[in-house]
Amino acid sequence: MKNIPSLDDQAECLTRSHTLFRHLSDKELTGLQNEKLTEFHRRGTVLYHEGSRINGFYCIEKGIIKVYKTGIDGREQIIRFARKEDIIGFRSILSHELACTTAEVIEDAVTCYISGETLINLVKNNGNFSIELMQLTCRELGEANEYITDIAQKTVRERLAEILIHLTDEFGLDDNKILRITLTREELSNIVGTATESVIRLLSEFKQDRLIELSGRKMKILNIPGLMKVGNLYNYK
Amino acid sequence: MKNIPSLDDQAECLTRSHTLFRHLSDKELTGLQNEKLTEFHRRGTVLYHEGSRINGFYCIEKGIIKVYKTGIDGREQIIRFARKEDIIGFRSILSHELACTTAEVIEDAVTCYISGETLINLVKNNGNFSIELMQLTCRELGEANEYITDIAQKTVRERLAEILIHLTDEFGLDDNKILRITLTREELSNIVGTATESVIRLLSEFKQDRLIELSGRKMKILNIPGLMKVGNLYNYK
DNA sequence: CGTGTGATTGACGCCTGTCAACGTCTGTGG
DNA sequence: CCACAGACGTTGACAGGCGTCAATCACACG
Repeated sequence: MKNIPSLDDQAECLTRSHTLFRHLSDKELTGLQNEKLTEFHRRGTVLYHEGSRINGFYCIEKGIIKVYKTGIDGREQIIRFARKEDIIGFRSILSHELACTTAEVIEDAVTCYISGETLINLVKNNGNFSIELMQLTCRELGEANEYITDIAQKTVRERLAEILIHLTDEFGLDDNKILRITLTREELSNIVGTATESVIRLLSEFKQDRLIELSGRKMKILNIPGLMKVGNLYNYK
Repeated sequence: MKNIPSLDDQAECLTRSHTLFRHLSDKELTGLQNEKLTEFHRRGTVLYHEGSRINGFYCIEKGIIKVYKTGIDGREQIIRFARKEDIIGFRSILSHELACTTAEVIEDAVTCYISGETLINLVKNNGNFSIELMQLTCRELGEANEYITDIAQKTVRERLAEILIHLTDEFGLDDNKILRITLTREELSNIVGTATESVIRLLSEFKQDRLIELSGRKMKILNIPGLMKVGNLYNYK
């Protein structure tokens, strides 16, 4: 959790190559560079808890963060994952609300932290930055609406197939077609919104149907069009 | 659909009493007043369709609009309702995407239309407006996340009870405790994400349990705490 | 080697979606 | 004024998807 000096220099996230920051002036950019607090977080670390006050936002430099809400009986509902170049925590700052989600590291991560005050100043003073951030937020909102529709209308089987496709898109496959994100069965069930046992049963059905291959938590994606068919994703991308 | 001059003068939505516009300068405000196109829309009118390009946004002056996505088999999923002072359509403008929802009038409405260009100029040039709009968007995003969790984790029965509570909060009850929004059974099912028949059955169970009373589409809310209990809404408001 | 977490499998039953039939109400046209 | 169509609401029957509970296995770690 402590600030490691050498990390600050390596961190590349707050530069113009990042869409969000491309319209910043030199001054604004160096301001961010000087202010930023680069941290390394091990798997399992919680960046912030649902219900807590957040005073800044995180830009992910490396690793994977899962963002979830806690629902009935403490059951977690994963809302999204954040990875390189994604930013998290800004929502609560801008809406002046407490954090509505918990952010937990699931793959060792490096993040840059910037204060909320700085963010608000940027929004107020740099119109183009404002537009970029607004775009980001609006896209997220569009995705959330999409997700609502899917979850409300699709069966668990369809949703699971869809999630596998989304994960493939977002994190990609390695040379052996193995998904570049590792999730427990329980985490998968907390994305889909179902019981762990159901995920296990459906995954082995997918395996029987030669759509995927399993070896522990490693998942090999064999047949993307097949999965899309199961997930009812006809006009996707 | 045509512009009725007298309406323009009555319309009050683009004023400083509206939170979103409270930081506008006199000049910006009169600009909006001059530009705005006030329209009356009868029930059933569609303001814009999913997948179409939107060139401006609507501020609702009066009436109710349902905002929905079209999912599997053309089944509609209602995302939210917009009423007095709500604005719709700005998301697509800011994210430079096609409309991801359809907006349909379900109670005769009066709206003010403002071009997207004007909106973007305001965001770019007025930092405080920018912040207000960002807050709005971020709140919506927070609500969407909430909704995702509910829909993924709750049973249809719980969700229906919850929706009734939400509708009560948003639209209120008249002197006879009758909900101030009228929906068909099918529309209710399209919010909850279930079959029409299920809604009908659950509603009559709620009626038997003295939680509500029904007479056609009019719904009397008898026992709010009871509904909250059914909907698992312990720490709500 | 004991302990704990995660994965798997089976049994069981309820919630909920689907299909079908029928009732109700409203508006339209002859 | 009546017949009819069409949209909406209601009820019943039925099957199956999926959640829950319980037992067992696999694996990592101190």
